[in-house]
Amino acid sequence: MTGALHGAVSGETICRMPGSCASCSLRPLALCGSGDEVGLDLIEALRQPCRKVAARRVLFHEGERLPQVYQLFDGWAFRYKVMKDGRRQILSFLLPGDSINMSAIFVDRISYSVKTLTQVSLCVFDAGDLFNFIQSHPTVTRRAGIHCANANAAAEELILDLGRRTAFDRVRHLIAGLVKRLQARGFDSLTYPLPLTQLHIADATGLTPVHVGRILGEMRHAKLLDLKRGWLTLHDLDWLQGSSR
Amino acid sequence: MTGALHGAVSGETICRMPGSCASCSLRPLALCGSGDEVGLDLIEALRQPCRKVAARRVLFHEGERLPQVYQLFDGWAFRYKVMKDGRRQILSFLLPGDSINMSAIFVDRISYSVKTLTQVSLCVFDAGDLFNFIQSHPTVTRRAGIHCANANAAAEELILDLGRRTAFDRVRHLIAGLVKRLQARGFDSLTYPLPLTQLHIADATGLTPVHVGRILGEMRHAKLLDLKRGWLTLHDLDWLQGSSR
DNA sequence: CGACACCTTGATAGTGCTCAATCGGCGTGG
DNA sequence: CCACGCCGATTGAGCACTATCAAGGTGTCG
Repeated sequence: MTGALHGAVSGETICRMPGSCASCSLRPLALCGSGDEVGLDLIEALRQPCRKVAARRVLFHEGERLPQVYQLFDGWAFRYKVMKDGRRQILSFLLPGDSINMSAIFVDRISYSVKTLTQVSLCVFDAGDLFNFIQSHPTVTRRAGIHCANANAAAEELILDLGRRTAFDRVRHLIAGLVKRLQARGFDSLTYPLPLTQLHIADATGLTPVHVGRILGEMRHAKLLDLKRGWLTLHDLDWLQGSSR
Repeated sequence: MTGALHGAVSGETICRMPGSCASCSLRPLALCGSGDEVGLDLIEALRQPCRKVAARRVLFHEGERLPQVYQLFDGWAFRYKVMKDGRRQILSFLLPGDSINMSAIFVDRISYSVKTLTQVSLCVFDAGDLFNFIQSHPTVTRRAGIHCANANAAAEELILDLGRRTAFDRVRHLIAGLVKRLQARGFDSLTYPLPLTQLHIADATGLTPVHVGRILGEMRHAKLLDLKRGWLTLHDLDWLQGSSR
C-alpha cells in the first residue's frame, strides 16, 4: 500500500497552491530561511501541485517507500509508530508549514507513519530535486543541516519527557510546546485551536486516555487551562511555560 | 566551562592516532562509507591529533559552545540530559567509532552533555572543515544526510521504548541494541564487555536503579542473560532479539 | 584493612493502568 | 424533527507496576 495519496480516496482533490499561505504565512520549506531569500524562487519552481486530504486519514505507513518530500501546507497531522499489539506512540505533531518527511531526501523509506488530524493541503517535492538544491548552495546545505539538528533536538527533548517527567508535567510540556509553535505562527491570544482528542495526547505522552482525562480535569479545576472539543483556553500562562527541568 | 578537553585534567594525554583502529576496525567517520573510499584521504588530512580522557569524566556540558566535531576512537561514553532536580536521562551510548556531536557541523552549541564510561581516545575535526567537505562532494553530502536520518530514527525508536514498553522490555531492548552494535563491530561470542552500572541502565530506560537490579536478577534467574561487573553473558539469543513491537 | 561504590533484598507507598458504567455532543437517516 | 448510533469525555473502584526508603552484602582499590 502506498497510502491515501496515490489512490482514488474520497476527500482528496487536486488544488492549485496559492502564492502565499494565508493561514500561516510561512516559508515554503525550512531549506529557505527567513533572513534572506536564497533559493526561494528556485524551490518554488520545484514545488509540485498540492493536494487536499480529508481528516483522520493515514498518509503514509511506516516502512513504505517514499521518494518525495511532503510539506504540510495547511491543516494538522502527526507522525507515529505502532507496535504489534496496537499500542501507538506519537512522535510529533505537524502544523501548517512543517515538512513531513525531510529525510526522504536521503533515505527513500519512511521510518514512521503519518496521519491527518484535520483536513490538510500537502505540497510535494521530488527528493532528487531537493538533494541537488541542497548540494549546490552552501547556504541551503547549512539550513538542511540545521533543520536536521533541530529535529534531533526535539526528539531528544521528548525522550527526556517520557523518561523522566511525571504524567502531569508531560501533558503540560506537550501543550506548552504546541502553544509556542502556534504563537510562532502568529496566533496570539488565550484561546487556540487544538484539534486533538485525549487519545492523541495520551499517545503522544505515553499515557492512557483515561489518565489524560483526569489530568486535564485537574488542570481545568485548578484554573490552569481548559482543553475541550478542539479548543484550548489558557488561564495561567506562567504556569504553562514555567520551570521546565 | 568548556569541559575536560580544554583544561589540564589529570588522566588526559595527547597521543598520536594510529593509521587504523585495532580494536574496532571502523571507518574514520560516518561521512566515509565502507563501499568506496570517496574522501577518505581527504578526511584523514582533516583529522587532528587525538586525546585520551579518563573514565567517568564529563566531556561536554549541555549548552556549551563547541565548534569541533569529536569522534570516539576508542572506549565508551554516553550522551545525556539532566533536569534541575538531578534526574538524568541518557540519550544514547557511544561506542568506538561513533561520532559524538556531528551536529556541530551546523549548530555550534551542543544540546546534551557527554560523559565517558571508560577511558577513551577522541579524534577532533574542525566543524568548518567538515562543512566544506560535506558541501563539496555529493557522495559525502548524501552520507551526512543518511547519518542524520539514522540518528533521528534511533532517537524515535527510543521514544517508542520509553512511551510504550514495560520496564522489562526496555531493558531487554537496550541490551539487544548494544549487542547488535557490538556485533557490527566484530564481536561475536556469547560474552561481551559492557561497562555499564545499573544506574546507567536505569538512566537510559527511564527507570530506577533498584528496579533495574530486580529486572536483571529476573533475567539471570530465568537463564536469559547475566550482566555482572561489566560483562554480559547471553544465554538465550532468540529471546533477546525476539519479537520487538 | 578500611573506605567506597555498587549490588541485592525487603517492606511499603504511590503513580498510572484496567475495567466498567454513564453521559454528552454530533452526524445520519428515517 | 426526532431517534439512533457512535465517538469521545468523565467518573469510580480496584489493581499492577514501578518508585521510594532502608539495611546489609560484596567486590575493588588505595
